[in-house]
Amino acid sequence: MRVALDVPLPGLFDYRCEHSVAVGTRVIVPFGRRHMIGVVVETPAEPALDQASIKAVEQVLDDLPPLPADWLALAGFAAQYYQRPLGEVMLPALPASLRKVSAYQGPRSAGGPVRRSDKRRAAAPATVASEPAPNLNPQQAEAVRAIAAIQGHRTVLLHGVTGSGKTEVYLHAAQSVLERGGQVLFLVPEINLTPQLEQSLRSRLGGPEGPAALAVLHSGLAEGERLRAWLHAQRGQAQVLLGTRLSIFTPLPRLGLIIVDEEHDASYKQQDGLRYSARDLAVWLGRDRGIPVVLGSATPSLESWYHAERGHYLKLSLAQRAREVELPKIRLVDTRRLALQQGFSPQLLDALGARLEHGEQSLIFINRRGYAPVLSCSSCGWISQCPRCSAYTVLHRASGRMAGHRQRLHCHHCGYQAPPPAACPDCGDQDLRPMGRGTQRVEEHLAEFFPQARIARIDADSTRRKGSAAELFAQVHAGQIDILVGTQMVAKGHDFTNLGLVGVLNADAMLFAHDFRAPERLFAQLMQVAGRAGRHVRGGEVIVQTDYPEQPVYQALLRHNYAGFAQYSLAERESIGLPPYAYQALLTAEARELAVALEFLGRARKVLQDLAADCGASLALYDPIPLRVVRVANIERAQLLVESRHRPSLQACLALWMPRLPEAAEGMRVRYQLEVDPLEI
DNA sequence: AGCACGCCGACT
DNA sequence: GTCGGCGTGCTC
Repeated sequence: MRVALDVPLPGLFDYRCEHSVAVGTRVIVPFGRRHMIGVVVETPAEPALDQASIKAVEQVLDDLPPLPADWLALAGFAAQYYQRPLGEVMLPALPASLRKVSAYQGPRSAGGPVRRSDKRRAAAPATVASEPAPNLNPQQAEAVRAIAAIQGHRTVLLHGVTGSGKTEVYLHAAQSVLERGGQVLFLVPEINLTPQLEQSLRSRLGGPEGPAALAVLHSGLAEGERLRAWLHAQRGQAQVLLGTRLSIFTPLPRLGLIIVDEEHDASYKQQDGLRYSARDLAVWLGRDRGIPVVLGSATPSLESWYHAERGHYLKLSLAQRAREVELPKIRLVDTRRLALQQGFSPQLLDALGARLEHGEQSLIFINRRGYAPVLSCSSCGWISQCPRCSAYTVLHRASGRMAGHRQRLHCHHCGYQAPPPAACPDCGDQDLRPMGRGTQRVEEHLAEFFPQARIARIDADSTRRKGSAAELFAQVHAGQIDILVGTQMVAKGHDFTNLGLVGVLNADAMLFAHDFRAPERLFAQLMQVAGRAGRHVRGGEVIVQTDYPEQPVYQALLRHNYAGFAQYSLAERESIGLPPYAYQALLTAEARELAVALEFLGRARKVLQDLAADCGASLALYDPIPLRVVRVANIERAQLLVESRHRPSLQACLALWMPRLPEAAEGMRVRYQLEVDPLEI
């Protein structure tokens, strides 16, 4: 039999076994000096290897029924598409206790916890108050009808502005699948940000026999909880599986609908190991299972918008806000000729003052944590730098009650920390100054401008302690905070009922990121953060400070015009041949010295060039280039971008290329990884 | 990736 | 004398 194992080696491994074993069965096999759990994926009559080097299976695991064929097909597709060994897809997709020999405790272990949890779960629904379903507006009703009318597979792009009631459409679509006995897979970017959604699913879905059984799956769960949810779903007991990207790999025997909320969100892309996009796999899975897939967003990815415009996806729009509150008014403040006070325009300060007077809350959004992005010498221009990375260190004010105003330099790339020097290491001058502003410094300035205001800061630093994010958000919701300062953490999900004003500082920094998706991400992020304003308060307002108000992204934002922005951006992408008009793959190399990484990529490029010529595929191969932050923790990195207008050609070439990379790395101390459909280049 | 083997420096 | 540094080689 041929077994998939979680090792970074291409291909499968042959083993002997006395009795016949079904494909999809887990087995314990000897591998080198180790014992590993693998998945049987083929049972060919003849092994591909000579008999002598084949070992026997040690144990056939029968604690679970074999993994189903459709699950194996999804894993197989992902392995092929993302160019990784099958075992590296299949095994990490299973809960640890199902893939680790050390955790395996015999056939009863997997059965026990679920029965216990069923008892607990059976009692839970009584405590959940049933919410009445609000009436659908005509657009919502039309969307629900259109989704219900789908026979077999169709991907739907549900484009709905913030507050237009996409969730209501999801709930109706899910309910009708549940009534036919199907299961629903509901993907969200981050589970912690959607307690309200979980609450709605629990209280609203179900029938006369009671609420629908809901399983929740995300990486923050303890192993036992994760196993329980996975088994619940795999046995068909859970009717709804709500989870983050990893949930896409859960077997769901009666899957009838997949919903991907906030489909544009980068969290759907795994950034290490198997670099899959759960959204893209959801579309593939929907097609494979012959069921509808609903992608929802206020700011769809340009890829999804493109497919919808071309008619590949069914486009459904929710243009009006469900509740009778108008969209927030967006103002661009041109900061080029303004005298700013500590980075604040007079317009923003006035607006903050006015909201304070009215007892309304405000949010200052700045996507930069810490006190100041750099510490600099005022006489010679020295700038604080990480000794291990090609990056500046960020000045932080130490946290904790006893820390006072002590400051430290932090590297955001490698975690290096050091106290700031007393004098400039280059010229000895003692006048070292923080340059620029991060959330901590903004918080400090706001306290000076508005001494009477209650100010809170929410960023990765202030929420490091487990549960502190929830605490801070609870204070905001309880009205104990007047001004909230935060990074993108505050942009997602939260429905602030008394928030009237959003101020955006330093938005331009996101435009300068020289990634071609920067404007798209900026637009999505600003729309999202703008959506926090005036959800319940009348006269909601957003003030964006910028040096480039004429930029198309800001002009589109001003008019809440996603469609216009998408049309403009797609035309631009088409004219220069970027995704979605081209398909990309990125080979990244790491070595002690940049020259080694570049040399490897140069050789790899040559190999690919020859391969493409041989099979007549037209690929665009760029020159290997150092990453923008070339050195991180003393490792230097470079990348090679490969592009094609024709996805199958790219796929075919990558499959031929991968096995030839070891020869390109011959004699070099270099590590490399390939990313298909990279989000950042 | 693990986990071996293997061949050179500083310790009881 | 050996404890241990990490180079390199293999795993059905």
